[in-house]
Amino acid sequence: MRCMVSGMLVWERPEPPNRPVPAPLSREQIVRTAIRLADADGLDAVSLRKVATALDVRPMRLYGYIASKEELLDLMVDAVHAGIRPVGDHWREVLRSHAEATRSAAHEHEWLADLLGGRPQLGPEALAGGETLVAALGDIHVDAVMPVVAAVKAYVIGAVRREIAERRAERATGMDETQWQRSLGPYLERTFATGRFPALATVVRDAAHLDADRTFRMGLDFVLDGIEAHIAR
Amino acid sequence: MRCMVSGMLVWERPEPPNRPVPAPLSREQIVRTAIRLADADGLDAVSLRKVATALDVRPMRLYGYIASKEELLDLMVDAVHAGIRPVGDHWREVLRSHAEATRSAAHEHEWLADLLGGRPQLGPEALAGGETLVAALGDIHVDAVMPVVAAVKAYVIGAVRREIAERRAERATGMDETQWQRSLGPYLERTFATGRFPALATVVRDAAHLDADRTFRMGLDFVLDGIEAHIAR
DNA sequence: GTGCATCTCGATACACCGTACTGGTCGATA
DNA sequence: TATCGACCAGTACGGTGTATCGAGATGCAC
Repeated sequence: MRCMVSGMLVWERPEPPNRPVPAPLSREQIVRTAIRLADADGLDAVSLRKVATALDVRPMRLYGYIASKEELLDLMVDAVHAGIRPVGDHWREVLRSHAEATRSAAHEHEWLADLLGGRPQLGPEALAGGETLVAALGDIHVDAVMPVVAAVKAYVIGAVRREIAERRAERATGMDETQWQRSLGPYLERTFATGRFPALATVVRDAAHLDADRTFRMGLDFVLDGIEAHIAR
Repeated sequence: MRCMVSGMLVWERPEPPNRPVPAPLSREQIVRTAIRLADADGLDAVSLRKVATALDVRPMRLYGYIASKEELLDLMVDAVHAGIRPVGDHWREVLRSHAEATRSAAHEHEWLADLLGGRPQLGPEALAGGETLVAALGDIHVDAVMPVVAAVKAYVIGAVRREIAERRAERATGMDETQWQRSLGPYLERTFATGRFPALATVVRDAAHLDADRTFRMGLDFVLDGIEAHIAR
């Protein structure tokens, strides 16, 4: 009566398909796959099932390497941080380069905008980036270092989120800037036509429109100038 | 043969349960309910089913008022914007008050941090806030108004997200600051003990730790000071 | 007034999600 | 070799957003 599975005797049961070497797996492989999926189709395309399928593995297998989906997202973010290494000598150079590198990463991995600032970044790569940053801020009074770093990071997170959000909205309505203007334009046009937002309407219509690059750098300059003033004081 | 439903004759069919006046509904009611749920148990507690249940209505009924869940979230954010009205005379006052009001709103509705910056805010309340803001920036050159507003908003979004994220992390590990220190402390302690992040370790150990309020205001001052310098130039 | 076409609306159903549970398998130990 | 224990992963559960489509209501032509 032993050796029975679901009522079939050994004789009728097919051999286990020669035990295909259980696909070797690693956290790094899982994370890389998840990032690939997210890059291709956004964060919504990252589900444990899809990642598992892409790795030719059953979903529950992943729980040997991560405890929850949230952990996977944390790992993805930290993996991207590996590519964000500020460079430069002067504190201002370093902070600016960190900001630009973060923005570039978000351009390459738009899903990063959804995750940035969502959870504290304590992974090794993020900490390493922070180390580089802090190390380059030796000139600054020790009590001011964290607030300065926090301010720059906060600005970058918000600016990148806004930029990516706008980019997506453009893409969603039509595809290029022409379509965007045709689709959002009319809405704002109608809204402004109500006369309820005169100041806003004036600025939107009359002011020069900076592109995303210039807008980002201008805001960043505000922050850095403010920091510089504080340091000099 | 008329008046038949699923093969039952009139006699066997129970009367329709005296047609309870279909619960009156409105977008505002739906949004208010969703906000109540989110306030109580976070954004995850907001599902169309739960909102519908709370309103004693079937889920699909909601689609008469909104086209998708995303629209509901947009409406929630805009509803909160109704409470964010900057005040003051000088441009600096106004920007600061907008920043503080946004932060307060996020303290009252933590889920706001998850949504801020995630999509362009074009709802009437958000636009009204923008109008007030822009109107108060008359002193500033028209071409600089949008970049200035964008910079402040970007900083606020990032700072609030970081703050709420940290607050949640604290709450998740134990409950109060004591627990937090016991739980994260050891992790950072061990990590720093590796000697891989000397500068970071020094700053974290030696620097004065600002509370959330001071950190937020300090960063905000950087931004505003930078803007002031730009205007004066 | 009556029969029919039309429209509206919401219940049902689908495809998918994260992950708790637990049965089965396998390795180590006595 | 027999038994026990640990561990792995398949099954299954309770949930999600929303497409579909049939039933009921409504308005209209005669």
